[in-house]
Amino acid sequence: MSVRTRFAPSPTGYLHVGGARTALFNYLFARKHGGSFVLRVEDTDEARNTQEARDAIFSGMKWLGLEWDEGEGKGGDFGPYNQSERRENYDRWFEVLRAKGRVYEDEGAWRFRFERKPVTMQDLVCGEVTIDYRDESNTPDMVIRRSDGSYVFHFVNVVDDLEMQISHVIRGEDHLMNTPKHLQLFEALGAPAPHYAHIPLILNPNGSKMSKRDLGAAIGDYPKQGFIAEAVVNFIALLGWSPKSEDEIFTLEELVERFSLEAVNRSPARFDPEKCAWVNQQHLLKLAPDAFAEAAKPFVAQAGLPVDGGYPAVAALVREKVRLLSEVPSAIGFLLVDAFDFDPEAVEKVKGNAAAKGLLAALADDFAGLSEWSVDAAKHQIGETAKAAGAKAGQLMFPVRVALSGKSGGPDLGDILGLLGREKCVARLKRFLESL
RNA sequence: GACCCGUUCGUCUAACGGUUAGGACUCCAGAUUUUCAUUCUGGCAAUAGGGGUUCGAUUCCCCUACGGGUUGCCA
Repeated sequence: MSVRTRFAPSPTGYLHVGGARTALFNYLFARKHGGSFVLRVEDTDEARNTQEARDAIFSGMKWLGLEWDEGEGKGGDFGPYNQSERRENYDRWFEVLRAKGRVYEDEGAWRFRFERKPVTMQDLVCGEVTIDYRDESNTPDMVIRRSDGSYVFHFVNVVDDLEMQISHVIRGEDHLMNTPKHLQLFEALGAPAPHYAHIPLILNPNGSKMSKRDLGAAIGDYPKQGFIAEAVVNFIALLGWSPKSEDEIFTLEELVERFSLEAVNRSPARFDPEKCAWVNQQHLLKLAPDAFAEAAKPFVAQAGLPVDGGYPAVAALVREKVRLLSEVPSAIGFLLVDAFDFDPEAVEKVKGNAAAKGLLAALADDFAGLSEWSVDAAKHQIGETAKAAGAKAGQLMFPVRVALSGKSGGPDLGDILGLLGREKCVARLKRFLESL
């Protein structure tokens, strides 16, 4: 029996980080075992479905690189892949239940009659779990067909998993208590049930349930915030799953190779934006300079900075210095245009150095008087100017950095001197001195 | 309330029943970088509490506490 997994979101909101991780684990498991990954849209709640939400799901999954084998835009032998188009399947299986006497009408709706017995499931993550259906107050017969003739989630979900020959259902732990219901349905339908694996939920940093509006909740926000897809995939994989080694940075392919349901945790994990940013930095470090410049381009352009000509080389200077692509514009803006802001904190640090002003003034003159301008000559001059005043080069380098860039961090000072050239360096040193 | 799942540094996590309880993020301190970042070294920091079982429990069992989930003609 071949492995077939599915991600079955309902298009009623944005693609959520929890949903993305569910999709990821289904994807990893299918790829790992050479199986198929199905994308099925559970759009049975007409009142809440939106096209916008459908698009967010598709674009979010594509951005993450979670390519599906069957479903929207791919076709497949088990379609249609929208539940709204599968009505006849549900009617047909509903008749099976009716013929078996397993449903009864209740105020126009139809309820499924549970067998009153303990139901045990073998969950691939949670282990053996038993729910006692002899306790009717806790497990009332469930409505599977509404009075308006439409079918509810439990029923359509089971019918589709059955018809689509899904072998493994990997879903959030919020579905754990639903599983015995689904098991009963499979049994009544006379079909074998798939294997189930319930993965722990993702919580906010403070431990509360992560919902739509929370920080980091919507996958669509990640690219805007400067994250790259491989980093997000890497980070959410680490939430509730362990590679069982001390490695942490993985590509999607490496995750496929290493993934196993046995290594999935049972306890919920909190989302840590700090570590997510660090993982992003690690993936940024793996990018080639040109690829990094290209990835950061939209952010730089959006900041109103020129991205033609020398931009790629300038961007590459800060590849090792940012955690998020969104930090690039402020890191290199001073190299692309002459107008830039000064970081008050950095300026204060310079002001706190009593000797800085005199050193900078001397350096401006010495730069201007240099017979020949080059990066090496300029760097050498910084040392000479400092030495002449009885200071170390290090004491002067920070003030120079602030004078030229407006802040304490950024590209290598030598790179800055070279790119700016003598004229701009002198002008900026003087302008900075006047502002002190 | 009832039912179900869970509980190792602040966070993510590792540890055939035998480890000085390991790693990572954050933070702090050093080294390297004549600057910034990277990198490296070191430091702070955990088995929720109580009972068992065992020669020995983070690990197995029970109770309590706490957290989460479910309890819909939502999915």
